[in-house]
Parts: sequence; structure tokens; C-alpha cells
Amino acid sequence: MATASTTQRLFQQFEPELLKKVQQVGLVRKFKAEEYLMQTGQQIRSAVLVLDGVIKVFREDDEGNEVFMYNLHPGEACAISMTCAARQLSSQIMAKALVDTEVLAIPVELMDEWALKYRSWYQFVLETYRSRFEELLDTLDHIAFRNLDERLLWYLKQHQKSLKSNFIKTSFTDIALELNSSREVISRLMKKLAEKGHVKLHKNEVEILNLKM
Amino acid sequence: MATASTTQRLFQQFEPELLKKVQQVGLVRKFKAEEYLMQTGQQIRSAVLVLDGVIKVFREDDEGNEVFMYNLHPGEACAISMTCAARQLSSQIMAKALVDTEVLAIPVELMDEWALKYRSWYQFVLETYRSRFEELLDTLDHIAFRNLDERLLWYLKQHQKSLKSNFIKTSFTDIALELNSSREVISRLMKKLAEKGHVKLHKNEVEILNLKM
DNA sequence: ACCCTCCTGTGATGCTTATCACGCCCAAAG
DNA sequence: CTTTGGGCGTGATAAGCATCACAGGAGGGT
Repeated sequence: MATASTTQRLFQQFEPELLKKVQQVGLVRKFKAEEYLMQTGQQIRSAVLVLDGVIKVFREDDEGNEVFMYNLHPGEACAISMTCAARQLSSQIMAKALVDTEVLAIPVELMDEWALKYRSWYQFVLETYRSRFEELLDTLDHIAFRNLDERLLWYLKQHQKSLKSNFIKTSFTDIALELNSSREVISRLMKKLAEKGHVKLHKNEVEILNLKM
Repeated sequence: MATASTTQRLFQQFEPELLKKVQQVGLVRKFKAEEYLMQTGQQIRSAVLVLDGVIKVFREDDEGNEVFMYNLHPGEACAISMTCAARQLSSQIMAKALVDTEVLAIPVELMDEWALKYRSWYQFVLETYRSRFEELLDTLDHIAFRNLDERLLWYLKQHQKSLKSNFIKTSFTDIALELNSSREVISRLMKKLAEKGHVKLHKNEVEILNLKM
């Protein structure tokens, strides 16, 4: 199957035996762009490894405000899914496919078993945590210290990197939602960025020209 | 020794054999109030379990701004120390004792060994991550969505809980630093809180009367 | 063609918070 | 006693952003 070579490429650090098991028991699940992989309060029964695509992980509060946490890419895993799965807790987060996405779901029971058996799995879990933690701290820094114009730039850079594209097909309204701002403000800031030659604005789409400042 | 009963009480979930090892190899280190346990860029060579006291974990950027992350209490462990130790990385965070504090340092080599050997240790590491992650998310929520007055209340509640005391001996200047605000603003907000009967202001000290709102 | 909806641009206004500029009190040091 | 420095209170001012109000354009459906 196609998954075998993909997993092998993405998870080279796994011991051969572990890799084989991952391929055997991992359940491939596909999601369309914009589809939700996980929603607040949902029970988690498996750890999620990303095979292809991009997953946006974020939080939403009672009033519909959202906090962006980080994006997940192929070869990465969702830290939340790991702990919550391990402890049978419901998640407090949302995960949404930004493009068509493919993940590998590992049943929770095996997580524990593997951790005790395969050093590379344990290391992988730890590394997953470490990276997500770092990313979350980075997000925290930006929200705490940066003004909206810098955060907007950061948003654009993130999407450019995650989607490997200079075209972002998102409405200002959605960008505003993600940055906890308002459409009008984003509109004005985008205009400034366009004037400075960093972006070019199209209908329903932002083209990134040059974000070096 | 005194540590034996303390560790037993705090880490009941550990298997007896693991508990014994923890007591054998754990190095007890004491810190005075206000002392730093860890500073940005410092190499980490052991995981830290808190035995007594309170540790404030936070970040500091180039310009001296700080972001509060969470407080650690007896029975808890520093997630950062765990991953960084495991991967021999330097920390990007600061940790400071809020009161006289006692910790148990576990050499990094044993972390890996125990993870493969003791289910309860692996569970403990996972749980540590999960809790710190949750706390970090909580902090993120507050910074992203709450106004300064609510964040000040949150700050007071945290200290009340962590220090188990209704008296906070901290200058407004320091509180402002922690909340990324300015002394004047804290002064005005405190006055409001005092007028509403939530706190009573003393020289160099805030007395918490009632934070229920 | 027409309507309807979604996306965008722009001015006006006000809230929250940062910053500046003082002056006051108190305590420790000279 | 006087000086000095740290903590505090308070007004004035301004930056950053949210919100409201309104208008125009583009596209899809009927």
C-alpha cells in the first residue's frame, strides 16, 4: 500500500519492528479541507500522526473566540491526542484540516504498550511534546508582546510555510477571527502591507510577495 | 531521612520499587525564596520534582518582558526540564522560587531508563505534560481574551492558591512586570478592587479579602 | 436582469491601556 | 536632621484597537 513508503519516509527514526507495527495497526483516515478532525469536548480514542496535509490546532471559548495554537505537518503528531488518549480524557481543543489531509490513528492501548517497549516511540512522544510546547510558547510570546501588525505578518509567514504557497485563500473576516481582531482592522493593516509591497491583494485571496522586513 | 516520607506522600502513584529508586538517586536541592532555579540558556541535566514550596516558571524576552507560564507545587514536575534534559537542550525559560523551596533532581540518564521500565513513571511524565499544557493554555486564554482587570484578579487568585495565604507581599511594580503592564495602571486597578471590597491595600502588601465576583 | 449574500474599504467614535509628568510618603543611610 | 531612593497616587495625553455605520463590488441563484 501507499502508506508503507510514506510512513517509512516520515518516521525514519522508528525501529523497524515498530515501523511495521505502525503500518499494521495504524488506521488511515482522510479529511477534506476545512473538515474538523476533533472538536471541543470530543472523546479521544487514538493518537494522531499526520501523513499528509496541514492541521490547524486551536482553542475556542464560550463566546466563539478562538486561539490559534499551532499547525501540524506530515511526520508530526498531536500532543493533545496523545495525553488525552492515554488518560481517556476529552479534549479541550479543536483540530481542522487546512487542506486535504491524511492521518494515521493509533489506538490508545498500543501507545502505552509501545512506550514501554520501543525506545524510539517513547522518544517520539517526548519530542512531540517538546515541539508543541515550544510552538505554544512562541504563540504566547506573540500574543503577549506583539502588536497586531506584527502578528498579522506572523500569520502570513506561518501560512506560507505550512501551505508551501504564496497564495492564501482566506477572507479578512476569517483572519480577523484567528487573530482575535476585527475585519476592519485587518483590512486597514493589509492595505498598509500592500502599500509597502509585502503583499498583493486579490479578491478572496492574499498573495505574499515578500515578507522580509 | 525526612525526604522518604515526603516522597512517599507526594508520589503515591509510583510503584514501590520506583519510589525506592527515586529516594535513592534523587538529589535534594534547596532554594531560598526569590532564588532562580533555572535561567534562559542554561543547560539542563536533570528532571525536577517539587517536594516543597512554589516555583514560578516563566519566559523572558530580549527586552526584559516576561510571560508567566505557571506555578509548580509539591508533587508536580517541570515538563520543560524533562524534555530538555532528555534531549540535552538548553532551556528557554526561567524558574524562580517564590518561597523557600525544596526539589528532587533526577539525573537525565535515569529518565529514559525508567520510562521503559516503570509504567507509573511513564504515566507520571505524560501527566506532567498534560497538566503543564493545560495550564499554559489557560494562561494563553487569559492573555488573549481578558482585560487587565480580570487578569489582575486571576493573578491574585493564583497567588492566593499557590502560597496558601491572603497576603501578597509584592510591589505594584513587580505585579505590573508580571502582567506586562505598568505600575500606574495596576495602582488604579487595585484602587478599584479595594473600593469594591475585594482587597485591602497595605504598605508593600496586598491583603485579599474576597475574590468571588 | 434582479436580488441576495459575502467580501471589502473607510470614516467616526470611544474604550483600554501605555506613557509622561508630577508630587507625596516613608525608611534607610549619611 | 537631611538626603536619597523606592513605592505609591493621580492627572493629562496619546497609541492601538474595537465597534458602528454605511457604501460599493463581485458572484451565484432564480
